[in-house]
Amino acid sequence: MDTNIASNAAVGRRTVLRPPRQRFVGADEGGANGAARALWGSLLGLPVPAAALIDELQALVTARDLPAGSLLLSRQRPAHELLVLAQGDAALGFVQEGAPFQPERSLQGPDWLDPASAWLGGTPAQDAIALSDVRVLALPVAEVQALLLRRPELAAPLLHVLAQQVRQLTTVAHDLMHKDAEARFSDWLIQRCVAVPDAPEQAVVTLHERKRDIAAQLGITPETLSRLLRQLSRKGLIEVRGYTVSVQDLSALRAIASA
Amino acid sequence: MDTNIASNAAVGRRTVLRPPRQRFVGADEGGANGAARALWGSLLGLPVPAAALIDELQALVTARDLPAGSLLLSRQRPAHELLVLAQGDAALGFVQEGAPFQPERSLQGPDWLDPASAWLGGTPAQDAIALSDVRVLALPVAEVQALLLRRPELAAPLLHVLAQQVRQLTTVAHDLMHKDAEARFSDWLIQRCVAVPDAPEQAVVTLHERKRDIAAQLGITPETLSRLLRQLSRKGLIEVRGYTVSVQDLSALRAIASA
DNA sequence: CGCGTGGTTGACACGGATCAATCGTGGTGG
DNA sequence: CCACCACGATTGATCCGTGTCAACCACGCG
Repeated sequence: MDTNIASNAAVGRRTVLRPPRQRFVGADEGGANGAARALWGSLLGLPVPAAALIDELQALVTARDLPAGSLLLSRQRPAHELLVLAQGDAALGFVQEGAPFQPERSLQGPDWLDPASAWLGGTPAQDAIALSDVRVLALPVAEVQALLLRRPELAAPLLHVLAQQVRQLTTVAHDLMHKDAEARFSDWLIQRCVAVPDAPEQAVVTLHERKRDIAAQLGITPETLSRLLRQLSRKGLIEVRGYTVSVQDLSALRAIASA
Repeated sequence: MDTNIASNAAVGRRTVLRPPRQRFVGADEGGANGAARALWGSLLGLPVPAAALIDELQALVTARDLPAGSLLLSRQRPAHELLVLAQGDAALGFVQEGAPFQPERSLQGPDWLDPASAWLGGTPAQDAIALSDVRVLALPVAEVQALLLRRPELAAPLLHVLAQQVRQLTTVAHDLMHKDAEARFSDWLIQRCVAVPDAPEQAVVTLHERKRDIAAQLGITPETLSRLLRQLSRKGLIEVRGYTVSVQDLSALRAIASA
């Protein structure tokens, strides 16, 4: 075989690879309230809410630390609370009888975990499981609604969060209808590019998840993803070394993505 | 040829067909305030808002009557207002240079027209055109936000509307990834079934749009839709007469839809 | 050392897209 | 009133992108 894409093989000894398995979560909350403020700032977006408001939100929060693999959200169980993924990685998808777990979208770091379902009163449309050890914050909807009456300035950021979701899902649906797998994957790569200094056409992407989970997000099979990786690297657009993809020709990638 | 699916042919004389072209909008607003109340009730969902609140909303509204074909929403133009489609049909999609218009989702009757974009401050992610003559209500976001501060009880229904959008788009994306065209179309049919009295397994669906627009919503080509129609009617699940589809075996259709 | 897991590769099948031809309808102008 | 034309729908032939199935490799763990 020649230059094998298979990360595993290519690197040979001393694997520098990101392991496909769960990472560990270290404790870092010394108790700083500044951390909480930063968290909510990033969750609620632009109009950084007033400190007092954040404190009121914090008062409603129940924090839970859960091990990797935990079921965070279930279609069986009504969603009485807004959930925030404070730390760690999680995936939205479906747990089924026979199959292992069918991921459909994955989340990392501080982000909302299904900010929509709770407002609808019923059960969530998807299940969610923790990919790593996670810290989850729960806000009872009823209490948030009460808070909303006292602090109407909370409404705008919440609406903003949902609007972003809508926007995101709209483009996901659009792409699924009109773009082929290569274009969707190129798009996906571009989204998580980290720029390389002094090389505008290059960038690096580190895959944080198993490739099969990435494939699931893109709506393709792991086999197809593997072929895409090989295909793009044959064209010289990327170089693959295990769980690290270095983009060589960003603008060509962009051209494919918008095809 | 035998029993031709082609509505056009099948009916022969005296076409009872729904024309694929635009309908007309009759004036019916005598000025009754009850109408406005009903409109907002259906737009804002369950927690029927207080009358006073509706009046305040109404005060912000600018109503516009526009002819079929109007561009209601453009990616070029920033969304400063929340738009409501009070009457008529419209489609969300994309206007492009060469192509005519690429519909992606269609709306009827009283419904929100892109309730998300306005909250994001930028430009909408899609264009929208009027399929029939329409009446559009515009609410300046800035003013709604101000109203939101005075009347915090408005927040819950607005959040509810967006959450529903999220829910809907989530299942659209899911279906595009995991269901084939036949299942998606069966699903679509079931969604708009009108029950037939004394026949639990039957129902009627009237197509209000051109078949090619239905195909676009489903993410398939008109050719494929045509084949699906024929295919399902050969199986005896439906009967097609022009723009009227009568469902013969609802539960079988459901089985296909959830495949 | 053997086994389980995740990834890669090849052969093959199939669902839909694409291309092209035909038909029915409704509108238009002579 | 009829010939003509544009448009939408339908149908058939063919092509291409992906899924499926199966074999194999590489690594990590007990």
